[in-house]
Amino acid sequence: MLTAVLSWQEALAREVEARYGLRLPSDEVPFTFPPGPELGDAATPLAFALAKRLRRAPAQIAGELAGVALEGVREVRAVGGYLNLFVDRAWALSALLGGGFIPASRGGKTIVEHTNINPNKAAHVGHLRNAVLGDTLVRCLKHLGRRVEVQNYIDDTGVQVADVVVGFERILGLRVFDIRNLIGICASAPHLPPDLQEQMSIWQNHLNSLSISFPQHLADPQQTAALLVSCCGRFDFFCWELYAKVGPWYEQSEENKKARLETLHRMEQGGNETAEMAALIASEMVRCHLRTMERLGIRYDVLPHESDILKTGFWAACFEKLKASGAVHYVPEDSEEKNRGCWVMALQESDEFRGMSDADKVIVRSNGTVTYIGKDMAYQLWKFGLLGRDFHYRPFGHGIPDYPEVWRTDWRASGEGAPSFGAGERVVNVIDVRQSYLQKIVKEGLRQMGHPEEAERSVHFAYEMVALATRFVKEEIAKGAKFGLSEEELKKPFVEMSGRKGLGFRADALLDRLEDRAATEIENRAPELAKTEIHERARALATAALRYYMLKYGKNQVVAFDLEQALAFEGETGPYLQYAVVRAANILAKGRERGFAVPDPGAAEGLLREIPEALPHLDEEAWGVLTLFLRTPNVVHQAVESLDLNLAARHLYEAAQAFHTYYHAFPVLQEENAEKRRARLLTVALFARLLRESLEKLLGIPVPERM
RNA sequence: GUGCCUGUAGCUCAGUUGGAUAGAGCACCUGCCUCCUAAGCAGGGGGUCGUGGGUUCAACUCCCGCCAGGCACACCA
Repeated sequence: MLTAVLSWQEALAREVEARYGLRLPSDEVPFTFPPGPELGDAATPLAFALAKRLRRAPAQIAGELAGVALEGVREVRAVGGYLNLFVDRAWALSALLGGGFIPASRGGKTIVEHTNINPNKAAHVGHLRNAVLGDTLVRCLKHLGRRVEVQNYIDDTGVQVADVVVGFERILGLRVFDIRNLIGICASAPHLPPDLQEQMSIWQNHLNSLSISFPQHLADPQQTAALLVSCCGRFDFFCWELYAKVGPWYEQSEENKKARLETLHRMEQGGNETAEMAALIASEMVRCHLRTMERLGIRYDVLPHESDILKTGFWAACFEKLKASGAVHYVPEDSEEKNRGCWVMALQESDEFRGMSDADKVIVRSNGTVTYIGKDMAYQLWKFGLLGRDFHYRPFGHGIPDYPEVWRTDWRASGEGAPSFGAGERVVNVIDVRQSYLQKIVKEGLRQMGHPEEAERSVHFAYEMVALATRFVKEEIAKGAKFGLSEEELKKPFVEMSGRKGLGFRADALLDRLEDRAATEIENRAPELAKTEIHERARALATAALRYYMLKYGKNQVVAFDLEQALAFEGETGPYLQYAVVRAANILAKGRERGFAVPDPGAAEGLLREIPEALPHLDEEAWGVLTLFLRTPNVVHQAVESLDLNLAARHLYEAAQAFHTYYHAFPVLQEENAEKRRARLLTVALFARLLRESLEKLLGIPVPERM
């Protein structure tokens, strides 16, 4: 009722002015939704606000205002000072089905950046929260008619990639050729039997045929097979394990420590095997991440690569702007200041940074290299089309079946038919709250470079991190895992994840667990089902469980990841919402079997045609379910404005809950009165359509036919 | 030290322009599957909304103080 509420606010503001001579901005007419359907479909406590200014009782004012005529409202009732609005139901439903409550879109493109996983290890549950929040925001924005571009930033030049390169090159002694083989082996991973011994022998056979290419540590097929078994034959899992070994390896000697810098330098120089290896690892890792996110229905438009930001001259252009605007200044090498030899941004004059002990931020190091924050400013300028340059683009070449091509940036020349990206009107960066300080600096940079409007339209979508519930970590330790945690750390309620320590729950491992559990449940209910069908349904359940789990918490709440809670399918979970739709669909299917005239939830016209005849016979409780959907556009709008996406998730949960209750109290097919039955069938069909559509379009939760 | 965030039922959490009786899930107890799938429903126990002030017709919600916890404040990203 987004547009409807706007018109009601205006009408009420006019009414107040005409009746009392009070000028009231229409957006100050408060609107709420009543706790129960007997109190109407929408309500305003406007009379309370007027009571003081008019020096009269709210109930009296409400009684006078109740005579106002409002579009689509069949009755305005004054109750205890409130004005309760009862809508014309046919009008409301047809507006809802026809998208009539969504305001006309206003041009500009919103760029949403999310996921941004360092391409050196497998994605973990923390990355899932980021991606689910980002993707849900994208879906909600699109639902409201906004143009959206999804960017997934790839930092392919940083130390994190260098570390895993060190692992491959120095610890395992592999060359590019070997890594290509390893990737090949993983890609052609056989469908693994559950038995570990069998798995081992399969991997060993694989490796034997290739072992000549594994010169040192991996030459022992026994050891390598064991590692591959523990990694499920996944390249990103392999890197996860390897990355955790690099930290301790650096600690072993000064020489080892030097390997990191040497590797970084060789990567930056390019044109050598180390750089080639880094690029290979990064691109394969991105492929792994795309695959992981695809399991959840999360996709991207473009993958901007950090290496291209440098090679395309973005940074050089940004640096010029920074210098020209005076946003950065050089600290002479012979000065006494601590940042001597650096280009720094002064922040102490800005309100946002008041009270900081040292408000200067180094942008260019004394050795002439640019910091991450500098590159991020260049990237941000480009997103707003303020850099005067663009990337080139080519297909990423992910090779994932049934998945449209994703574009990646390039610094040389664009591929054929390459679209262009960037130049958005609004930018939302989905990054966890620990980066708030840096995001603030990026925003301040825009302002100081003379782009205050863009700075205002640059939004950091900050959310709290995902940590691991200590209870869960202790269980893992009991099973033999070693994370090097102190007693002190294990006394706290949660433990922060750390890729460096290998401490975290991998996204694909969680999805596997969810799918296994779902498959078991499905098989218990329908043992005759084909394996492929079971798998398909299990996948939908796993997606729902995970997406809802990541969405149900407020963004400022630390999610202490707990496997038991994440694996739940009962209560307030994704499958509960799916089940409501499946139930509704079942009633309709059974109804069709019994020869009743059943409206098709997929066909809006049919539903609309049914409305005038069936609506008068609707039970009030049925309307109580349907009226919740009238609020959806308002809830989504609010969720997007405040970036509290849990509002949307919980709203749909309430709708599902209302239907489950209705389902038990009102038999549909057993109802003997034909008119009532018809009205109930319509209720069920409308519900099935509205919840299915909302789950898929807003939350990215697919609904299986049966479960 | 400075800034941001959090504190609501045994546990995990909702409660959003201040408004109708402080809710949900889990756990626990009692019922409901010859009846449209029990991944469900109905009912029960369980609350000084961290704490002390203030503003207001009205405060979990806004303001100030205090207590407890988390995060951030690099020439790392």
